[in-house]
Amino acid sequence: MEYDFRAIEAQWKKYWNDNKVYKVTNESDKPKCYVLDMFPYPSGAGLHVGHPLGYIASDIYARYKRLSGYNVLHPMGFDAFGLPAEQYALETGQHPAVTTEKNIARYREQLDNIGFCYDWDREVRTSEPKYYKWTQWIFLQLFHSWYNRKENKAKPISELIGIFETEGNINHACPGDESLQFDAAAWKIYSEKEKRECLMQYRIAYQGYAQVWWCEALGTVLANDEVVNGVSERGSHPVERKNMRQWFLRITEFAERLIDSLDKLEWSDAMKEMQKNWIGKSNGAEVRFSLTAEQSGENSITVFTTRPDTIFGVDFMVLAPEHELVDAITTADQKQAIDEYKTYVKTRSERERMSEVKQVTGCFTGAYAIHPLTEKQVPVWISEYVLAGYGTGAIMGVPSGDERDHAFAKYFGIPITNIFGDRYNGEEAYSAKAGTIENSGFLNGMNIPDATDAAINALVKAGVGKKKVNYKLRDAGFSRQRYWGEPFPVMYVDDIPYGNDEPIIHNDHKLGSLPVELPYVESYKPGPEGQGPLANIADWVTTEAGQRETNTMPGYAGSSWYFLRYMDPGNETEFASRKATDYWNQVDLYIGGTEHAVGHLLYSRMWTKALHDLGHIGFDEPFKKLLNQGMIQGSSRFVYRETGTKKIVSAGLRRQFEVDAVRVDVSIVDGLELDIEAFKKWRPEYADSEFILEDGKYICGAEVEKMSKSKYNVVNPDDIVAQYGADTFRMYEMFLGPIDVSKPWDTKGIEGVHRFLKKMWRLYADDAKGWIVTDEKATDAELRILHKTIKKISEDIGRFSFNTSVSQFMICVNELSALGCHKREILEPLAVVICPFAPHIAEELWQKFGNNGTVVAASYPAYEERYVAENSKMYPVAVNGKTRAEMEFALDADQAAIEAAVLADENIVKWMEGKPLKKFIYVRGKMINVVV
RNA sequence: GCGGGCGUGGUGAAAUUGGUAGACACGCUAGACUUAGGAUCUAGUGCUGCGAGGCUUGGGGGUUCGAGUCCCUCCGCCCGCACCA
Repeated sequence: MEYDFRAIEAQWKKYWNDNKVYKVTNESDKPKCYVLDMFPYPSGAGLHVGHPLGYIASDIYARYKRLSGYNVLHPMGFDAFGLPAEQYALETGQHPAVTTEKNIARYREQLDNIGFCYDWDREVRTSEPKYYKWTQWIFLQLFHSWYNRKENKAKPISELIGIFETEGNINHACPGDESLQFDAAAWKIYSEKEKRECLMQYRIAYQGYAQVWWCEALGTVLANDEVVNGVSERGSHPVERKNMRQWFLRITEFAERLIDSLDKLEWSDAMKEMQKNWIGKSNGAEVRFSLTAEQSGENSITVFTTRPDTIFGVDFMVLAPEHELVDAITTADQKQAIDEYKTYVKTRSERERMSEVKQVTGCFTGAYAIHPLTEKQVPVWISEYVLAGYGTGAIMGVPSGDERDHAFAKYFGIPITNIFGDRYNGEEAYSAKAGTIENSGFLNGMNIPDATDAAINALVKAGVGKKKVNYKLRDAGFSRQRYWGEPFPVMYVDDIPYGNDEPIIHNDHKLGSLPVELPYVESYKPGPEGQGPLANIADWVTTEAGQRETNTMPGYAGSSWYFLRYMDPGNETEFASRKATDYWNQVDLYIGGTEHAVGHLLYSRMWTKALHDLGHIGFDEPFKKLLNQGMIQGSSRFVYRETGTKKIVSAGLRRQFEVDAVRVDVSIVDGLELDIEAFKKWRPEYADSEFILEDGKYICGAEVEKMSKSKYNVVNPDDIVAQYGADTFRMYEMFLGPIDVSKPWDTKGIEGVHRFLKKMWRLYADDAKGWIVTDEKATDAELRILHKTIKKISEDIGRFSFNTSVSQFMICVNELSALGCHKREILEPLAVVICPFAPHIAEELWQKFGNNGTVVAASYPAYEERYVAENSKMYPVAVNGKTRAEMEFALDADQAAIEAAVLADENIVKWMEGKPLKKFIYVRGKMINVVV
């Protein structure tokens, strides 16, 4: 009876599927465990061996938890809306729904091939109306709410209207426009339009204006990554910034909480750090500088600074070239220079600004600002090093304390005020945050924290500044001028946007119900004026109630809450019942790649907080533990062609020729040996190649790089599964190394794991004799091996060290084979222990033991210390730290007895070379060291 | 530049709390069985030396009876952010 993995795996896959073995219920007495994978975008290329790495790890964890008595939710679905499908539709005319469906079917087939324990009855697809109905519903909840900074939570907008009616906005500063102030009387006489516009400035999902990349030639708006080197990626057409009305999510209101609650998450430090950097909190002050009377009128410049303590060191001001005040304050004789500089800045792509070496540029506006404390006049400049999108788009230049300001002042010959005494040497800014402030009026002699407080107090007292926390985080753009995404449940009446669930839309027209289905289109061409394709469908856009919103939602809309839908996927009246979300609660383990470090994870956290604040779910963080899997890199193969000839030279001989390295498909190379016949057929140009061999073989060169189609190094899991089986594939992926580290794929190495499974099979069955398991009593040695393995595997799974688990299985099988063990007492529990890793073979063996039902329902065997406990140990005995002998002692032996025995040992005596004993170190259970 | 991580045989790696460095595999070498081997099994395999032994975890230094592990310093690689005020 051979290990016929093909027959075994096919049989059990069918059994699991037919009997819905992995179906999970929301009703259980068992403790719950939620194990989640980041769901994939189903691309046309299918899965390669790198993709399932995390899925295998989570599957092992889920199966282990299930064997350990948990009710485990382990679902899978598809992030099915997205740009590539739409792009493909534009090129081929095939509807994205059709290609997406096809790609999902292929993904599903590939996933099933690997033997995952997903409950497919819970599958979600973000592009299906029954799913995006609830994405739209959540959008409406965000639209109908505002962020109450006093209570630090999202609240219904109706509450805010009540507040406005009694007290205006006096206690609730407007996040969209800090200068907006009105009282109850003013609110009451606002028109409907004015009221709605005001509320819009508070809503969590709101409309504002933002710049997008507009491409005239393509007639469409482009995503950031579709713009390369300042031109469109497709066709290299010129692009320009265009201001468009867009939807946003007011994630900045959540910034503080998004930082604070990172503390309670079990995420890697790197991941938490990335989130913190992205949010980019900095403490400082906002300071208002008025301008001299001549050219300014009422204008003033507000800056943000993290160093208010350096206020006396201000020698100039810099505005971003895009700053709205630039034109107003520029003097007549500087106007031409400023216009020229602004034109120059427009030609600078972001890429240029990033990659170019530091070079100081800028232009004087002719205007002067008045220092709020000293009344000194300082010149106002513009420069590209000040970014419009950060802080207030304006800075105060403190050359003695900031490197960039210093370079700027030096370059343009602006006199530098020293506020650091000897620590500023005139050559380099003193930017360290240590020592005292000098030459600064009332701040003289203060250390930095004290000076910061004193400066802010003085600015507040003078009415020109305040303490301020600034965030790098921007509100999230939530509009896309695209077809293949969720339509907004929004209509415009008199150009005022209303949610479809509001009475004005809902009452008379029955248009309020969700979902707003994505209409079928014949053409995916963009609409007029940079609008999306939906704008072309006039009779969809225009309804009895109003004009529909023609933007669609971005890719992250559906993925920001999908983990909630899995809990209650069939629910037609709610996004998920409170009962279901209370039961499953947070995701206990979330596995995915680091590419979603900020986007997806930040948005999901925000949506969870908002839904929590509004009372829809009982937790405010979605993912308790996050594990990032490393990438599996490709191992490319090269052949070497002598330049300009048809000679293909083997790697070992290539130095003797002048050669070009050419990538060759890894599927026609065995290890490093090229299949010459297959190579000749691979490309017609190689059919008549001449080969220069070494030892009769053609040896390829190798290099580790990213796995990708263009490098011919993609390995398809289907091929590996066909050749070695899913169990071998699963274990080999884990055996490659730690889950969170990137490592290259090596198809050759899989043989070792495959041999291991065959060797394990031979413990249970013999090729000739068939099933050979006996009921003999196990020996102590056999029980020790088993229990050591039980212990090691559960410890390893607990710390996600799956590679060492696979090693332990190999050690276990090697040792049992050496002992000739074929005993049920050992082998039946072993089949359960390996089930999370190799479920098919485990299932087959379990059934052959005569068990009814599936091994999935078995219990992970209990570890018993008594089988593993030893009462003596072979100690390494060192002299001066170098191991010189091994001696066995009882674990409870006392030091005196050991010392006597060791010092009497002739080998030890020899190494002591007659020197006197200085110290005798004995660490029980570890080692012995004799110091002379 | 800032932040995070990493560096161990020919290769993937192990060493969980400072306690025998290189487990477990791949590859390689030799052998057994075989019509055959890309099956299976046995032995060997960090470097060096005939040997006893010596050396060895990117380089240098330190703490310690003892360091891959802790500290300092330098070098190299990877990831993230980047004229961030």
